[in-house]
Amino acid sequence: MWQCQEVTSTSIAGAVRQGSLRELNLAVVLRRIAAADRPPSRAGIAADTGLTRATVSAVVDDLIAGRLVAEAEPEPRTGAGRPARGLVLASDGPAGLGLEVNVDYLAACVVDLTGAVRHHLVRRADLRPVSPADALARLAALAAEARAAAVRDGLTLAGAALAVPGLVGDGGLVRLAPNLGWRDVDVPALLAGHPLAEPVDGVPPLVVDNEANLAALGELYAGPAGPRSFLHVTGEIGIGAGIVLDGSLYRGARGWSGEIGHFPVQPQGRPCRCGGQGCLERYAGQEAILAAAGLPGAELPADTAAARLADLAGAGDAATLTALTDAGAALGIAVAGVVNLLDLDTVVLGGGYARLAPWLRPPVEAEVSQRVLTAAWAPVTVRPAVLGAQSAAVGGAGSVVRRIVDRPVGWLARAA
Amino acid sequence: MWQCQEVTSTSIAGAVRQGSLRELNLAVVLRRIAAADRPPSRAGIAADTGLTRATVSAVVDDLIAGRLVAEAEPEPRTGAGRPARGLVLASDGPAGLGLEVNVDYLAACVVDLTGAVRHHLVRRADLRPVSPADALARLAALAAEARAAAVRDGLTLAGAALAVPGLVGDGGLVRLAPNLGWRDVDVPALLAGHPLAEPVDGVPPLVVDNEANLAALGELYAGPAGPRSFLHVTGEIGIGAGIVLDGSLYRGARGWSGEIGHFPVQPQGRPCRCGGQGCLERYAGQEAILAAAGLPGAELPADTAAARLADLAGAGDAATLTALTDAGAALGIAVAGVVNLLDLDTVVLGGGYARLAPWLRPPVEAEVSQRVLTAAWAPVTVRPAVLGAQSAAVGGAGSVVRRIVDRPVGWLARAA
DNA sequence: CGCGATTTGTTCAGCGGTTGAATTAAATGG
DNA sequence: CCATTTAATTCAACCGCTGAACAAATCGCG
Repeated sequence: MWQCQEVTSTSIAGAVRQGSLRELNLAVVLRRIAAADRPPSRAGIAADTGLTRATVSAVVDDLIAGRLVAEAEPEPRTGAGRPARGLVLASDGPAGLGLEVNVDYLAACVVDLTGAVRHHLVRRADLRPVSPADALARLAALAAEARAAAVRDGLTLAGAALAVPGLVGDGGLVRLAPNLGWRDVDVPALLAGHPLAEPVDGVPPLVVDNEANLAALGELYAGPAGPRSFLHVTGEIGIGAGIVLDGSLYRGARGWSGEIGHFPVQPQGRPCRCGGQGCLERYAGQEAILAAAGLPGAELPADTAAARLADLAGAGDAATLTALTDAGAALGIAVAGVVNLLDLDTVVLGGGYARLAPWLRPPVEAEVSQRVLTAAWAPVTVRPAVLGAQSAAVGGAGSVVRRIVDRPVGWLARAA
Repeated sequence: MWQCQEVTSTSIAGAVRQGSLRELNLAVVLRRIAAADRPPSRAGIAADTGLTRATVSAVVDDLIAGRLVAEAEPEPRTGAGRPARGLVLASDGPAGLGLEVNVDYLAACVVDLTGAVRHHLVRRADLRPVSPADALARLAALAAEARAAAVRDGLTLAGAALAVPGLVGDGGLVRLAPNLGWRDVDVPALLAGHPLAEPVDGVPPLVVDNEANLAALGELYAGPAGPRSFLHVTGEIGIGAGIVLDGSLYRGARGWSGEIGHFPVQPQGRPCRCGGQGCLERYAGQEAILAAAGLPGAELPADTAAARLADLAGAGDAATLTALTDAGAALGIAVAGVVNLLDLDTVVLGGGYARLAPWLRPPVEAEVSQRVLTAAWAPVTVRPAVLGAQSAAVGGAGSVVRRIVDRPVGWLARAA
């Protein structure tokens, strides 16, 4: 007994024309190679997918010609027969550029097709007093540096993604980034003239997205392949969440999903700047934690705050430990509500929370196990982000190369 | 609900074979016909999809031969040229059977391909004292009755979906339906021998799903076509939610999404049977509303309770009005949290709430507009379910025919 | 009423891409 | 060294889309 409720996303999109066949199979084979944990052979892919070996060979030829796939060393033998030639994603083909503007740093990183972070540049600076135009100019300089490094490696940048801590609208317009002090900042316009903003074949090379979204994607790509569902909570001054459902990021009806910072953890509690009361942000946001720990946190940049709290907690400071436990409990209430609603099996603590996970995790887990209905027979994992606090830039770069893996024909057409 | 690996793998890893081309285009054309508001012509479909008129004609021939599509009367012409022959979904082909077991009634309905409810049978009875085996036997009798009525109409039942108010696990196992008093009820086993449980071509004719999920699907199918995202809240003794994201139901990592009843609206509030505190159910569940209204509601069946409350509220009973306002406020807190998280533009009040919507809506909207960050520039609609309280059975039947529209090859292969 | 214009739907040769079997390649084992 | 086994390629066949030509049906205009 089984059921198939949903539709394949490919067929929703539109008609399947003659040429779509090869287009789709290029993606199928490339995804297979990307998802495999060991370099698969053509024959293995054929057996797995149901395609014939002839077709797989033809498709792989195209992929190799387009520098998306390379042949690896033959695997250690297992039995008789001609040895398979392993296929791996090319590490000298297209790469993605990930950028991030945050309160206290700029970052740029280069990720190749295999998902390896080839370069990672960070410039620490307090960007709150800096104008958006100025901040973006500095970012462009950093991006140029990263691009040069990529080119030296023989890589071709296929696009870039910029993470910002705020709400992003259509066309790369940053509607509101409260902690940066940005409002209605038109990123492409401010970058005009820079290569980042010059369309290639009509495809804009830069996409702007919410930091929490890209960080969640980073965790998705860093983990095992396959559809997974999890919540990635980014704890900074505000609290954002990236929601990955069945292996893809859920952005919401208008692209503004993930506003977990205003989850009501204490409905008649402290008033919040959003107009509501008792929002999570007022209990587990950075300012709230610093205040509870007795730290004059007003001037601490975001990342430093987490480091400072971690140091104090590690040293056994009672006020800090209490503050973190309370924050974790508030976070746990919100997380439990989300898990009940979405039936997730994993919650990732990212951003500043990644560093504070040792102290936040127990209270979060306590609330979850108490409040989540199905927790008894379906455990929920709470863990820190594997990419740590800087996963947004990596995730952004990953999203660029992921797009190529998902639709290689776009890259092949450009390369030809 | 259990996982559907077949479909996710079709879009993620499924190879596109030679025959898949026709398979996919059958679905594309059929969906186009289903989604159109006026009977489209072959030429129109070709223009819309990008397929050739020749291809569309060939595909349509297959669909007509399989009794999925019929030719309608030519539309009144407006210009020159040969008049188009309009295509509509067949109303005498396959149909879906929707079943529901609830606390105080059994229901069965037949929905044809066009989405029309052709038959709808309801048997009111308090099923709490009845054993699961007995209840399912009565349901099977009702199903047989509905099937006979469908056959008299020349319809062929292509499958059935059963809605239950509880958590459903793999293989149609009802793990827990608290208000029915069911625990680990193996529905297919108890229906053994009945035609409902006999597989046809290896496809089980019956799927079991959560009531709230199917009700949400009913609302999805009843509304305009196209991807939409909304939350469908079913208010009974417990409170469930069906989550539709981008036009498809989200079931969660294990199929247990939608447990909004235990959303913490008052974290230090009333203890709940789930072990948590201050859960929504304790403030906006039927029992809580009845108690607040001063009604000895213990013996009232679910549907009657909503009717009773609506009558009292309509008559201006002060205690009832206060109870509904308070319940609406609690519900609004939860809904606001969900909308913040998922960025939904619509919230549907279903189940018992559908009838109480006139009184629940204002407080819900008040909380939403106060607590939802983006409410200012992106309004959230709160409205009652168009299908009313019985949308689960209709939604279940709709899901059966929808599956055929989404993958017509399955039906065509069986019909041939 | 007749004829061209116009749009719909069908027919048919052509072709891209998959298919399946045969063939070649490369290694193991007796 | 040769049979066996597995991997990858080659090639004729075939399926289903494509594009253009053709037939069908109606309107507009004289």
